[in-house]
Amino acid sequence: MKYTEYDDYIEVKSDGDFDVKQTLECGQVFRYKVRDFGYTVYSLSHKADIYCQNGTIKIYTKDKKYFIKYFDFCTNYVRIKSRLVADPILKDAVGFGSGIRILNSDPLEMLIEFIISQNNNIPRIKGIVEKICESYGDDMGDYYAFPTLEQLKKIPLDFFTNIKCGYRDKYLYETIQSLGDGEIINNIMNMNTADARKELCRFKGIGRKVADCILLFGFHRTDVFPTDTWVIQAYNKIFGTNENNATLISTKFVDRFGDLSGYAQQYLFYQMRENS
DNA sequence: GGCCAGGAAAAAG
DNA sequence: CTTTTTCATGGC
Repeated sequence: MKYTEYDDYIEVKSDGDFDVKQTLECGQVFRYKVRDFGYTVYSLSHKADIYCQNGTIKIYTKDKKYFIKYFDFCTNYVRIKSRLVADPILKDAVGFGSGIRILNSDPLEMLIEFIISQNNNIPRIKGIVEKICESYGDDMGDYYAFPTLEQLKKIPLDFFTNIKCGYRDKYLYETIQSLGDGEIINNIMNMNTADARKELCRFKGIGRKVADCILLFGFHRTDVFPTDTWVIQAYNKIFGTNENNATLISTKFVDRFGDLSGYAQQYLFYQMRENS
């Protein structure tokens, strides 16, 4: 794909390696809206309106640099896909989700949102995140930013209870209060993936699966394979097994795909979900 | 009414 | 150490 920066938008010509619907609706982001012209996506305090019409994509935003990084335009997905498509168990999935890109979302935002995601459904997750932004994020005019760490730390437990977070209310409150001044997240950036996962799992409400989602989507670690119910289904379908140990399945997939695990996971996950 | 939703914590075996 | 149960909430 190639992109050109204009005054107030970025024009993208995809080589089949950027599909906005696939990228936003494959479960890696919760703050976006479907529009008649395409999509609006929010990340931290930034916003982009994405116009999609027959192959050409225009991204209108005040933060072009931010979204060029956000949409991972500097990574060559044609090369990644050519390596993954050679694996017979991924051939169909790569073809099906060939326009998926893994976003560079903010680590703190992902940490909060994926705690909310556990045993929950996407419409509810989106609603809860929106309420948090409306009440504690900066007013950006026609939308609200995701709260900063300072703002998050001011949220009382009652708020999470009242917006119907369910039993996750305590996880959110306790984890936010234990985040310090952000030095923990900065330290995680410099750790190897195994240590980073251990550190994330020390927070209340973060287990292996949520940690791997945060690592992949927030820290862009592609040597993880988040394994949820959909991935378990995909695994058993591929190998004709009846395995239900998520950790075992995750480990096997990482052994198979190595540094491309995160990409492989997104292709498999998206295909499994869309075709069920 | 039971089941499920991108699971994790706590209890039990 | 491994397996099972519990945990809010809402949509179906």
